[in-house]
Amino acid sequence: MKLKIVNDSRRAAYARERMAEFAVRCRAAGLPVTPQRMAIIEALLGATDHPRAEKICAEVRRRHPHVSLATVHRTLETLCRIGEARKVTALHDSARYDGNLEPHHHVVCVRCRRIRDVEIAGLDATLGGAIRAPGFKPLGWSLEIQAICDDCANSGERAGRSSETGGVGKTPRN
Amino acid sequence: MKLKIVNDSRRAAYARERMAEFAVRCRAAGLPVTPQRMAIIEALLGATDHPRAEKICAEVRRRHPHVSLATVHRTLETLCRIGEARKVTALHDSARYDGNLEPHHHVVCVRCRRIRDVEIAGLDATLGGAIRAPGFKPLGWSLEIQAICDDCANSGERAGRSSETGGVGKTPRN
DNA sequence: TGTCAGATGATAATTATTATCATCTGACAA
DNA sequence: TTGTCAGATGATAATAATTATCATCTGACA
Repeated sequence: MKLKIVNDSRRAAYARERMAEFAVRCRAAGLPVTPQRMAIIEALLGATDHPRAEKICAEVRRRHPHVSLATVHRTLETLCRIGEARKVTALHDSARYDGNLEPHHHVVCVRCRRIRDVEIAGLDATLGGAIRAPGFKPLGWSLEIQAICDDCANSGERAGRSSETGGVGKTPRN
Repeated sequence: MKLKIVNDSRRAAYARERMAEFAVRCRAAGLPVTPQRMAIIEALLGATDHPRAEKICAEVRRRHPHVSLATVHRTLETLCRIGEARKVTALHDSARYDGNLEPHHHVVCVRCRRIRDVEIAGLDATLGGAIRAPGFKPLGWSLEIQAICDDCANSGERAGRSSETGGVGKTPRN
């Protein structure tokens, strides 16, 4: 198992390719193609630093000074919903704490946001031997498995959203 | 590689064991042992659902109705700092977006919170074959590698905190 | 060109978390 | 047991990120 930092030049080609057909995919998803939307996806694809909404908004405003931060938030969530972007951060919008200090990982239900501990025998040993990230000194790692729990699979009749792993939607307050 | 949901009865024994020496470890870390602190760690160890501060506060208030939510927030962060708890959620307190839809994972610097994409050849194939989580239908997974980047390792002279992987501290606004 | 679902901008509201500050209390020494 | 004090606590204000509201605007398609 070999670890490799994704390089920037390949990323630029990828961004160009994604932009080329973006408008088509928007219309296919039933979404109007607006200048704001184009500017936001362009800013996102042009960044390799996993920016937050405010950063993207600042970038977009260099050409479209009138764009609202609320629009950027809404549009980024929309992009996640149609599978044109991903949220790097977790499925929860408030901090969750764990008293279990033994090595373990997490399964998260993308619908009810429930979290369960899991152990994956062999994984930590495998990763421990494999992770050599140039430019970084690794300290640890954590694996999050996105899933649908049985309760939600059974009770959840409401039509599944196109990209539930995108991390769209609010955390239930439990 | 075998995946196993961590079961609750073993967890109860683990909690008892952790409670037994908690006060001693607090004093060893130079922290006074207060009833609030005891109640908060007890509530955390008694929960298997990775609760957020408000949930723990509600639990604690059943016995100590006067406890402030601010204290719970502060204490949970303290527990992470001395290595008695972990934050399940990511190192960032605002949503980060990624335009890269190709399968990849992330290295995060625990000091400057920079995120880089990494590819780990073989990992996804390995996991894809291994993940069978009873009670869940897996949809995907993501690996976050906590690390220190070279920039921070060199420039960062300030004494390292005892548990930097605990996710304590604020996200720089960049 | 007209229609309209959906998008946008401005702004208020909400939510989680942290800061402030006066007061209190474990821990330790006398 | 008591005195001292660093650090903890509770109450509350402040901050920050995100979402809701709503009047207006505009792509898309007929």
